[in-house]
Parts: sequence; C-alpha cells; structure tokens
Amino acid sequence: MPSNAEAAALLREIADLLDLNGERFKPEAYRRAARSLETLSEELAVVAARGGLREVPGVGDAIEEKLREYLASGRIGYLDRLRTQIPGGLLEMMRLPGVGPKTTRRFWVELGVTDRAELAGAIEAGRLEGLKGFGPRKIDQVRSALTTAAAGPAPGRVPIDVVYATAVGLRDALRAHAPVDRVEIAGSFRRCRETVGDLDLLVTSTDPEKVFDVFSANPAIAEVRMRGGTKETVVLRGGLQVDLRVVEPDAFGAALQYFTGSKEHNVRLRSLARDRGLKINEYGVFRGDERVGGRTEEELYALLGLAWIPPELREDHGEIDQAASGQLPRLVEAADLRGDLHVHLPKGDPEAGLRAVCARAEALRLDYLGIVVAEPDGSAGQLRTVDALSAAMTAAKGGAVRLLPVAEILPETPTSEVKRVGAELLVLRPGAGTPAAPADLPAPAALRLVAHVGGEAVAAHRWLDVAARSRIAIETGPGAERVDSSLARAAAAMEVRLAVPTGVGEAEGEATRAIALGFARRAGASRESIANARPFEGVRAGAVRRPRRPTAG
DNA sequence: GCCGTTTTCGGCCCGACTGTTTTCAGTCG
Repeated sequence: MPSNAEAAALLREIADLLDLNGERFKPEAYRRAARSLETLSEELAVVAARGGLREVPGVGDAIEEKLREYLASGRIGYLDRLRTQIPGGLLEMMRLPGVGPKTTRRFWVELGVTDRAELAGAIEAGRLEGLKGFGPRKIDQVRSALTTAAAGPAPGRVPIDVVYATAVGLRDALRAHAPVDRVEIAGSFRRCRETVGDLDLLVTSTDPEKVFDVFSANPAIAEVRMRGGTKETVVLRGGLQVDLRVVEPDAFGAALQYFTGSKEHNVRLRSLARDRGLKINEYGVFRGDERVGGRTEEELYALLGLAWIPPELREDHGEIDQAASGQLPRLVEAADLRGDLHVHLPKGDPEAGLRAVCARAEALRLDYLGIVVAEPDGSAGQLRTVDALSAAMTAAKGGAVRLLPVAEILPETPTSEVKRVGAELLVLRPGAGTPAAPADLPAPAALRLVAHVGGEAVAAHRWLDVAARSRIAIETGPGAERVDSSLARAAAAMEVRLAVPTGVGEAEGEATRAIALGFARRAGASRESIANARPFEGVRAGAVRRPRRPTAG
C-alpha cells in the first residue's frame, strides 16, 4: 500500500545517499520534496490521479517521474541503483552526532570503513590517528557517539502531546529561576506540529552565562552537548534535544520568527525581503547595513507588507499570499471555546469527578459540558442515565456550568438504548467497524459528534465523508483517537465542524486543550467552524451541525 | 533537482559552534 510517509522516506534516503556521493544541491531538493509530502493533507495517489503532483512544492519533472514509478510499482529504480553503489552501513554512520556526510565519505574512501562496527574497530586500532583533521578530541567525540548509539537509538520526532509538559516545564523553570526577560518556546512546538524533532527555547537576558547555569542544572537534563556565548544545546533524559538561545531584546521578534519556522515559510519570507531591498535574519530586518526592525514579529511582517501570520499557519501553504492580500482567516482562539461536548468523568466516585470537572470548566469560563453517561460497553459505570447525572450534579453542586447528558454509541447501537438513557448528545465511537451510511445512524438526539476515530487514516477519511453528508462534527486533538491537523484541514474543506476538547476531564488537560486548539488553528479553522464555540442555546438547538451556505440564485 | 511576475540559467540561508587549525572545514539547525 503506497503511502505519503513511505514515499517521503524513500526521497529522504535518496537525499542521504546523494549527500554521501558529494552532490551539492540535489540532496536538499529531495528533502524539500519529502517535507512537502509529509505535510500533504491528501493521499499521494489521489494527487497523482488528478495530475497535481507538479503543484506540490519541490516536485519537478524528475521527482514527479520517480513518484509515479513508486505509485505504480512501489519502487524507485534510481534509489535501487544508488543502494547498489553505496554501502547501507554508511547511512547509519552518517547519523552519528557530529559525523556528517563528508566525514562518513572520508571514512569510507580513506579507511574502507562501511559501517559502525568497522568504524569502532578502526578507532580501537588507531587508524584514525593519521587522518588529517582528526585530533584526539574529534576521535573521542566519534567514539562516544558510537557508544551512545549502541546504547539505543536516538528518538526521532516525538508526538507533541508527549513532550508538552516537559517543554512547558522547562520554559516555566527559566521564567521562575533565571535572569530572563522573555522566554518562548519556538520551533515546530510553537507551530503545533503533530510531532517535534527537538525543542527550541528563546530568551532575552543580559546575563546569558547565568541563564545557561540555571538551565543546565534542571533535573530533566541528562547531558550538556555544547555551550557557547549565545547558545546551549542539551539532551533530556528521554533523549530529546533542546536548544536554548539568548538574544538581544531588540532582536527578539526576528529571532522568534526565525526559530519558529517553518524552513519553507522562512525561505519565502527572505525572498520577499530581497524583492523589497531588505534582508532578514535572526538579528533583525536590515536595509543595507541599517537595521530597520526586528523587535516584534508584527513589525517584521509589516516591513514585508504582510499581516502577522499565526505560527500554526507558517508552512508555506498559501498563508503568505493570504497575509499580503488581507485574506488570512481569523483563527479560533482559546477564549472562543464556550463548552465541551465530550467529557468522560474520571473512574471512581462520579460525584467527586463531576465536582472536579465543573471546577476546571468554571476556571476556563466554559458555559456547558457534555458528560458521557453511557458508553457502548457500559463502562460509564455508576452514571448511567440523565437522572443519575442530575442526582450527581445536585450532590456535587454543579455551579454555573450547564450539563448535557451524552450517550456514546457505536453506529449500530439500537435507538431504544439511546432513548432509554435520555441523552441529548450522541458521540459516535466508530471502533473497528466500517462507517455506517448516514441513514443508518440513530438520530433521536439533535446533536452528533464523531470521536474516538482511531487507527488508519483511510478509515478516518471515510468517517469524514459520513460526517460531511450527515452534518456531524468531528473531534480534533492529540492522540490516536482524535483527528490530526491535516485531517482537520480536510474536514474544514468539506465544511465539517470541528470539536476542540478542553481537557477538563483529565488531570493534565492543559496539553490536550492547547494542542487540540493548535490543530484546529493549523487547519485554518475560525470560531464559526468550531462546534463547541457555539453558545449553549445554539448547541442544544442543533446548531452543532454546520449550516449550509445559502446557494446563489 | 527545483525554481522564476527583474531569471529557462544560475542561483540555492547563513550564522554558531567545535576541533583543528595558523585561517578553515564540517556539522547543525
């Protein structure tokens, strides 16, 4: 089964092998195309079928042909030929920290070393010592890189919800204990990408040394990898790399913009700057040698004739043209969320659980909550009906938050069961089953939401179709049971409303809330396209279904 | 190999840091 991810991986392998061959610009061209495929919200085969491959950024004649070959046969002949020319072990060697393509190639050509084991042998035999450019420290560096690599693979990109608490913890520790003015997390974390490869922290301070001292002492940090005058790189206990940079207050906006990326977005900005006789880098905006801006991001974008672009949109997917023409969407914000349609109470004491959930909801100024009172397997436990919910509410003194009873059902759940629990909102749990036809879905309640859409993207796409045809909202957010931002974008394009979970049912719900909101924003969603940004009355009246646009004429 | 509204050829981000150097190459982001 061809997939976008696999195609991207093959292009990346071509890039790595070309690197080892000493090619100058081709590797980056293949990587650019690979990155495009990874953020594509459509199946490659679908794009190819309508002849749209050339519209994918970074795909030209040559790569289009290779993608067609991949779709037809699952292989790329060019890659197969490269693999026969270059030993596969070199790729592993090249991924050692501090060892790049040039160094790997020299090990191969000058020492005949073709994998990590042979490299270790060569080091122990003292064969690196004669090599030009290899002093004792460099050799030590390679040796310890080999040891670390043998202990376990470095983590690749990590899901954002997994690193969320760590990232925020590091940021808050700096705010509390280091002599800093501003602290922000930049990089793909700030753009709220589904996964992050590392963390980028940016601070302003007049005492970088002290900042690094405080940071290095954080117990989450396993190793300080390097430390200079403006930058420190550390590795966390989980293996994730964190870069901390100190910049001048006057350059904070430029640095924040620069280190937030994405790379593609920044390339486009620099080219716009060049057209205007300007130069931008992490230190500011310059006309010749004169610095004309960079204290804030807004200023930087304004100098390029652009409205400020929310970080979640900075992927060079058309947002720059929108910012130039004033067409940027007004993205949903945290304050727009009025309620939550899908809250599971913690297991155990339902009254205490409800009390805690309501307290969190009030703190977030939410007006209403959909509380799951019945699940397909009966696991909602003690809270099985609306009557039970009301009793628990009274006991818990629910306060100002209004509650909606929710039945979570499978598509095949009998209507009689839904009626029996008296639910006002239905949450569809697709489970492993195939999507039912909309006509088959039980419909005694006015409001419907699809959640727990886990598993394969293909199944999720089918659910999007069902949701679009029968006007059901779909839940976005982190984890395998919610849709990610690219599916959310597809949903938005089909005029399917999104639901943004607020995390009030979880002890650590802040991450869920922030990430779900970020995914909705990455999808370009406005307040109007969010089911739980509707007021309570609207939700209850069935307005969770997105109204159809009036048809012209 | 890709790209372009000054280019269909001639560019392709560029600065910090490290280790090895005596002025620089490689890696990384």
